[in-house]
Amino acid sequence: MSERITLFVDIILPIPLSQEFTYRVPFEMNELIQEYLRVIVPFGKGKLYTGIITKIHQEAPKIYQAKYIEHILDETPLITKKQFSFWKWMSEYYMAPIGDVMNAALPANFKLASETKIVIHPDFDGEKSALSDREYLVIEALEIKETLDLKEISEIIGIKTIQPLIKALLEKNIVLTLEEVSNKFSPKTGLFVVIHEDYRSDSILNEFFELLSQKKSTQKQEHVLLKILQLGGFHAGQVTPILRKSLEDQGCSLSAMNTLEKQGILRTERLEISRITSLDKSKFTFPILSQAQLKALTEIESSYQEKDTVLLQGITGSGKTEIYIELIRKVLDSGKQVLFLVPEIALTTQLIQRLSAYFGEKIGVYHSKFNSNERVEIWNKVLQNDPNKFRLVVGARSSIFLPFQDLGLVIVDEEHETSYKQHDPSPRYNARDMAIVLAHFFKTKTLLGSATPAIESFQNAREGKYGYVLLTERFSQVQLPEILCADMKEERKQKSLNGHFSRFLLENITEVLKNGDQVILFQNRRGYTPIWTCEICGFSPNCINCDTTLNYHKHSNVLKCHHCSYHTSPIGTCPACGSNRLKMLGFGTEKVEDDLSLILPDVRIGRMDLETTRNKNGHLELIQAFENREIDVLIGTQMVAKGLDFDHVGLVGILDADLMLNKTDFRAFERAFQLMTQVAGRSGRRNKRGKVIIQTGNPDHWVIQKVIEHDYDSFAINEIVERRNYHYPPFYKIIRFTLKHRDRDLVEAGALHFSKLLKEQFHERVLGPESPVIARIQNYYLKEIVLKIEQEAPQKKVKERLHELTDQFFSVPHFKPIRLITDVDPA
DNA sequence: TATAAAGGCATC
DNA sequence: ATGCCTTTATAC
Ligand SMILES: [Zn+2]
Ligand SMILES: [Zn+2]
Repeated sequence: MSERITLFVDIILPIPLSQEFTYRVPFEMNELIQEYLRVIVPFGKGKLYTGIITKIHQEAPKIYQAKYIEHILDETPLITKKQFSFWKWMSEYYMAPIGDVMNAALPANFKLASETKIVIHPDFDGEKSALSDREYLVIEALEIKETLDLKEISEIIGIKTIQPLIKALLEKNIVLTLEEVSNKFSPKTGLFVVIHEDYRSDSILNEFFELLSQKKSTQKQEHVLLKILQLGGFHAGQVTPILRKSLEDQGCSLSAMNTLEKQGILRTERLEISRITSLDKSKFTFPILSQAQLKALTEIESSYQEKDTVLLQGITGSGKTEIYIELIRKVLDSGKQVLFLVPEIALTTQLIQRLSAYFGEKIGVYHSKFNSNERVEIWNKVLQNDPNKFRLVVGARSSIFLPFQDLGLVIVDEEHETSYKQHDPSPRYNARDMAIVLAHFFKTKTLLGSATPAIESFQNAREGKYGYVLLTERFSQVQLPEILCADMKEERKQKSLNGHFSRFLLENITEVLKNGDQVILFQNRRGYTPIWTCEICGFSPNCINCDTTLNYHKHSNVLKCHHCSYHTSPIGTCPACGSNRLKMLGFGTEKVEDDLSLILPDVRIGRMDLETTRNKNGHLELIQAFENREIDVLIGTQMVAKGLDFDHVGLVGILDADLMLNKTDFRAFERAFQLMTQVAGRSGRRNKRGKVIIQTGNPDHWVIQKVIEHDYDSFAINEIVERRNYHYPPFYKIIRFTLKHRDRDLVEAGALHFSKLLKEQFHERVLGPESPVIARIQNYYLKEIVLKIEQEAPQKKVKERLHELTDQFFSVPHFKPIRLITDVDPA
């Protein structure tokens, strides 16, 4: 044993604090301690947290006494050094506490602690007579609920400091912390069938097949063996176990399998099922690239000689995916890992199925909605750099946090999607931008793909910061759709409107349906949620906690606020004018569905929006019903535009383009162009040109014209000029501060003072303070201040200065209770 | 005067 | 974040 050194560790905790905390290492842990291990530490009064060790040293803190580490959770580091540097980079860039980054990065299962779960020890004999009253209560409760966290236990027992009590139970081996159990999480297992070792040679198998084919009664057994060989392959004595269930699904009889096992030809064993079901390996052949795709691929690869990031622009159906697949294949072959970022919504679509057909076991899907065990499984496999599994991770935003060891390529599909930006909890990061940063950490390349690139990316490409590759031809020879406008102003004059439908659109719907094709109708969600309103005076009830109008939910017949939990039943009498004539007003997807079913009663209508896709399979079921042509008209929100490819859509209708063209913020036109183009792209089939009808009161609007002309470039260049003139991204970086407090006057005063401080430093780059569109949410008043910084300004210095200024601001005692939310590169 | 809600503060 | 201790509001 070496001499007794006293070690200390610096630890980050998953709480919104930017500092690290120093703990003392008990001597017996000296040998086990390592950087980037997880530990359980006491924090505050009687709380336990999971932290991550970032530094081991021997400097005892001078001004306080360090507490001891309670427990070490890992034997090997849970995150990599690179990952930690990435976290720190991100924390600085987005001005978010490192604890917030840790929180966003780790799957929930990795940070159980304060809410440490307790279970009854499997070896407990059930003898309760020796227990104290309190201990007895804990065990009783655990027998009912199986797992309880410390907080729940404290509520049940009715005392706050339950630490000693739990400790005693732990020492007596009566209970167990769930970490100890769940850390060795149990993967799903299943019965697998495999050819017995003795029969794994061509000659023996052939002999046996001959034997089987001689008798009719053994036909089923022959079928089983053939299926096993077909599904599992048979190369040089190597066999793959096949899930018995899937054999049964494929028509293999259980009794035949049992007979074969009795004869010693097969063996059944329980193995771990990878949660990512790999598909049919029959589609093993990789796609053959078209001339245009090959050219694009070559261009991408040669761009990578000089540039780290390449923007691949290709319209819907131009076959970007095949190019991705080819690039992925090459990188996987070289033994490196690949990260493929897709917008959240695309994860439920055909894309995943296609990719799994090519990459089978090597693909892992990472998604914040997966259960924590599955995420933990992928995390571990990626961390171990397992040569066979999860070499390619397809994931939403949060997959940038995986512990890659040897990343060889990052692809960001639909890079313009605003859902890459995380708004709500800090860190407010943009996964597309962070993907590029991550690639830099690995000195590797990023590919951004889009039909309608973000203006920022396009400009970066124009300036030569990114490589640029354009894929023009439509892969499947499908023509671009014909886009027409329904002039709503004109039709209103002509009195030919039927509710929100123009005659032009209705006529076209009828015609398309008559030809046996399908229709998609798109309605923007924002601004179209129904409200409850008085017909006489226009009054509609507001939320008591927020400056918003309540939304009417027809299904449940309640008025709900979208910003808090407030809800009431619809009132019958108008409090403003006393009339009883209150009704629903709005033209959300639900109303569109109702109205259309009245106009076209024989048409089968489906609706795809948040409500109808809330349950797990709603989304998929709708997609399938539409694919199987059980639905003629699909009405939907943004969802119908993203990542779906349908084969029989003859017409797409955009019900209200004008709402999108309200210039509420500097990105409004960009979003409108992207959305309209994307929706339009759903129209068209293999052999026939699709049609798109945009309902608008302003058919001459330049953005609509660019959509009609399919002219992204000219749209983008127009927009870029605007951005330059008005100091917006990509020429200026935006940092938005939101001040928040219950006291309206205090926020006002605070915002004024903070903006004054900012202006002393940044002068005319500071805008505001202004009230946001919704000035009060959940009884908190809001004020916004916007800072526009030249792109080429030293980011780090700016952030440092901002930290100084916020410190200065909060040094005014009066302003201390104000919440300050900092959003770097807001969407 | 008792009790509850709200604000302030440190956490290693 | 979150518990704790203080101040402050408010019910009795
Ligand atoms: Zn509200
Ligand atoms: Zn009224």
